[in-house]
This record gives sequence, C-alpha cells and structure tokens, in this order.
Amino acid sequence: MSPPRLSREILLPQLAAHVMEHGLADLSLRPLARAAGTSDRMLIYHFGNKDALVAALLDHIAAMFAGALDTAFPSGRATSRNECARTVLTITDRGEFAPFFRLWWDIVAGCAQGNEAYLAAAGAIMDRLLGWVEDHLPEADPDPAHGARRVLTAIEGAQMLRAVGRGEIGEAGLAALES
Amino acid sequence: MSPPRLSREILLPQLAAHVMEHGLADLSLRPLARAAGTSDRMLIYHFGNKDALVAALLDHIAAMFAGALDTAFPSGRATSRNECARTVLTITDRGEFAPFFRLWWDIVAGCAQGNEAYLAAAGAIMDRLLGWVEDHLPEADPDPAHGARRVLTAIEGAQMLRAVGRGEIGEAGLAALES
DNA sequence: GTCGTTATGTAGCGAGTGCTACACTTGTAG
DNA sequence: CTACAAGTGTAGCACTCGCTACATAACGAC
Repeated sequence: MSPPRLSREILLPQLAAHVMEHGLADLSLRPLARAAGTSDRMLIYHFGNKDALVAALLDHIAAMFAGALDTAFPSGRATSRNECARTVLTITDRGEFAPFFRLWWDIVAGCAQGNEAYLAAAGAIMDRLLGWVEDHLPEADPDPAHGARRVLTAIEGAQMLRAVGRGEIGEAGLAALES
Repeated sequence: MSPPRLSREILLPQLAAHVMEHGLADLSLRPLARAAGTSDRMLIYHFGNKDALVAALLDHIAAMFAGALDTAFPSGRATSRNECARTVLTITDRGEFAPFFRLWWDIVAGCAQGNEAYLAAAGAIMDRLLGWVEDHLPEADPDPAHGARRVLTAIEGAQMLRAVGRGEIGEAGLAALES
C-alpha cells in the first residue's frame, strides 16, 4: 500500500544531514531536495507535504540521536552526579556538536509554538537522554531515577546558558550537583 | 541627524506586542506593519532594513523584560534557594507567560545560529535575571553570587524541559537546590 | 502486447517576501 | 513666498515559497 516507503528510508539520512547543517527554522524544499539529489517535486511525492516530511525527519533524527548517544559518549559509569554532568557538558562543547544544538534549539522553539511533531521528537530525545544519564550514574547512587532528573535539569540549564553566550553561569551552576 | 528616532520609539511598543504574540521566527514586514497601523514601506523607512528593525526590537524587548521582572514577581526575599527557584517556576507557569517563552525560545534558536543581535539581547536578559535571583536569595545565603548561578541554571533547565513537554523532569530536578 | 501502477522531469501557479522608484503632501527655515 | 527636507501612499520588482498539472518513462501482471 505504501511503496514510497523504501525511497523515503533511503532519502531520510541525506535529508537529515542537510537539516542538521542548516536547521529546521527556514527549511525549504528546493535546497533540501538538491542536497539529497532529488527535486522538491519528488519530496512532496514521497512525503505528501512539507509538514509530513518534517514529521518524518524529526522521527528519524530522534532515532539517530538515540543511536549516537552511546557512540559519542563513554560507556562507563561516572564517579559522581557532578562528574556525569560535567562529562556531558565537556563532550558537547566540542565543535562537532554545534550543528546538533543549532537543530535542537529550533526544535525547542517549535515545541514552544505547540507543534505536535516537534514535541514528540523532543520528548523522545529527552527521555532517551534521561535514560542514558540514569545508566551512567555511579553504582552507589542512592536514588538513580531522581539523581538523573537532577543531573539532566542542570545539564540542560547549562546548555541553554551556553547557547546564549553565558556558559560561565551554567558551569558555576553545575556545582549544585555535589551530592 | 535622526529624526525618525521619535517615530521609532512610538512604533516599538506596538511592534514588540506583535512579536510577543507571533514570535520572531517567521516575522514578516507586512503583517507586522499592519499590527502597528503602518506599512512595510514605513518600517523600512524608519529602520533601514529588516535586520536593523529586529535588532531594535530585541533591544526594546530586553528593556521591557528588565522592567517587567520586578512587576510580575514578588519583591521580597525567598526563604531558600529552592523556594526562590520554585517561585519563578510557579509564576512563569501561568498562561500569560506563554507568549514570552514562545519568543524566548526563538531568541535562543537565533543565538545558536550565531546571530549577534540575538546573542546581545539574550545575554542582557539572562544577566538581568541572574541579578534578580541574586537579589531575592535569602539574606542568610552563604554565597549569593554562586547561589544565584546554581538557581538560574536549574530554573532554565526546568524551563526548557517544560517547553518540550517534560516539565516533571525539571521539577524533580529542582530538588538539587536543597542547600 | 497491452494495461495499470510507480516514478520522474518540466513548467508553472498563486501567494508572499524584502525592498525600491516615484510621486505627492506636509511642515519649516530663509 | 520659496525652497528644501521629512514623511507617506501606490505600485511594483525580482525573488522564493509550497505545491500541482501534465506528460512520459519504466516495469510487472495478465
């Protein structure tokens, strides 16, 4: 019933790569299509309309993120909540994460506008990240579920402050995780 | 040398109101002008081009925010860091703040793209908020400057998680401020 | 071999974009 | 009264947007 499925799956990685580089905010079909070696005409053909394309893209990107987490980040456990947070902050400070964060803040902005597709993708990404943090807390952590929420909240606050050029505030703020 | 100055100052509040409601991401001159009772023609006349208009708007909005902080928030000191953060979170949960946050995440997204005007406005807003938090920490706080950074980081993390529909994570995370 | 489905290129529509050219009216300074 | 600058309306340019109409390949089923 849906033979375009195959072509969609082939296209999505290239589309995602383009979106990763240029953001979602002013995504337009023609350059996107060019980047994937096809035409706006065919994108609409495969996905129906731009909204559906973006929804599929977000889905794909959330899945990508899930897969990338364990690749980019060390697999061992941290020695403390604080160190866990600092590790994430340090690694995501590397330049190659900039495209991801450019995209991420576009997604958050979309969420704030109430866009369901964005909310679904962002929620999935945060849930995944929460799980990752929980798995990387020290064995001895007295309450990993709760600790992960503390750590994630601090990480995200620091990340936002970094995005607006106030990274020092966030880094000082991380000290809230000494326990 | 700048006779449009006056008209600009008259226009800015109405322009800001429109932007507050519709966000910055897909701002376009004609609807914006209509909302302010003028024309795209005149906006360009007064501001030169769209970028300069947006820069002026961000400047105005940052100033608005500074003024609004003490109006919307109680003026007394909190009884603890945690309570201070919870107060901000509770107040900003009220519906009338939604337009501001819609705008805010647009600004953060703009910062992540490296836009200088957005960075300046966002930085000013965060600095102002940091100062406000510091002023509202308990008298007895052992290190208000550092405490304010902890509190602000946690607040912003919680706010972002709320924006993407994971407010519970952020609220649990606030517990990191018990000290 | 014919037919129907899938896939794709070309061309274009209607709407919206930032911005400008031009003409015109004011208000003011000399 | 005149001259010049400030301000404003009308119209439009050159462009991009998402999307569609139309024609035509390619290919498998019968």
